[in-house]
Amino acid sequence: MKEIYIETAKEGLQRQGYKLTGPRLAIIRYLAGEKGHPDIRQIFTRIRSEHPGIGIATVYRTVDLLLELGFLRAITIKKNQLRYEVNWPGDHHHHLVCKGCGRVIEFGSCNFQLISKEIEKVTRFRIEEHILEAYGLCHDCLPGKQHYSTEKM
Amino acid sequence: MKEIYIETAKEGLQRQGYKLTGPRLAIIRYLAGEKGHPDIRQIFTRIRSEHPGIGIATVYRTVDLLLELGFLRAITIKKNQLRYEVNWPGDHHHHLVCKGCGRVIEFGSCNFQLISKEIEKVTRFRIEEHILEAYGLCHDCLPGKQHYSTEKM
DNA sequence: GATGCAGTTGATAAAGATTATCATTTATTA
DNA sequence: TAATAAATGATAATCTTTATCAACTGCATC
Repeated sequence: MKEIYIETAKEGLQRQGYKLTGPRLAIIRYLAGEKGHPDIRQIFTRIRSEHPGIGIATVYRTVDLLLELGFLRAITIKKNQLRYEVNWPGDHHHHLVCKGCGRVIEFGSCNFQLISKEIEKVTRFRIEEHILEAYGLCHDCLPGKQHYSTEKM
Repeated sequence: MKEIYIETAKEGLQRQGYKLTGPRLAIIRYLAGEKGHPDIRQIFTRIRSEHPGIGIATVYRTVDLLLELGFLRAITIKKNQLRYEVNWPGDHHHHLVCKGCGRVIEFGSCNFQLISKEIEKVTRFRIEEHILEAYGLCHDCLPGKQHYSTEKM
């Protein structure tokens, strides 16, 4: 799975005329193995540990490129802080974000397609993708259990 | 409707021990009459035209406060740019964002409650709110009509 | 394998956005 | 009206993101 993603991304870049450079490959490989939802800074820090000398600007540029080509998805967990995740082919999921501890839980069920056709008809809009994020409290942070993290939403 | 919102927000602030200051009232009144989805800078500029001397820091502080008290909602239209809208009581809608011109269309239909109970049961998460945003092309920007705006997403 | 070139990179400056600080002002209560 | 804590505006400080540009590199061609 991970290897397929890496190969697909490499082919995608080349097919669109982008070069397969060291920094780009390092970023793709790192992301393919990342299960969480890192932000730019985390990506930068992790890459630099194995690829010293990489510049933050390159991380910004590459992430933007991967977003554009559809190999990454951006989600908003905390305000003013985008986080990224691999856009595995065929995968479709959304996020539960805990307001207490900041934990992110993925869930796959989504019934949006039941109404998207109707919305398209009424609004004459062509929907290409959607993002659904739910906010609340995870089991550990529900009242009664006082396990709130200090991380502020 | 607009007046009710203003009064409700005023009461809300006072009930929670916050003072009803000139800048706060000006921001609340402006937002109550705003139909779009302004960002911080737009709010600041508009307020300053009728309330010269207001500081940008106060706008940040007040918007954060109104968000916290539930009188505002934040949405992500362009990456790294939050926009705000009044959280009218009882209103529940989502957004279609056109990748061509940036236009935002609101739609009310949302069938998320059909599955949210199931998600809560499986994940033991208590869902308090959710955000759904769909991206695509509005009728004017569909291929064939070349009316793309220069504003980049 | 060497060469040429456009695309890419890293460093860093510049621009923008957000937050922190603090003296002054103001809403509210008594 | 006076006392008080909260709020404000100015601005410094901090972060984040983008722009610039000389140096470098992947890749196509020979």
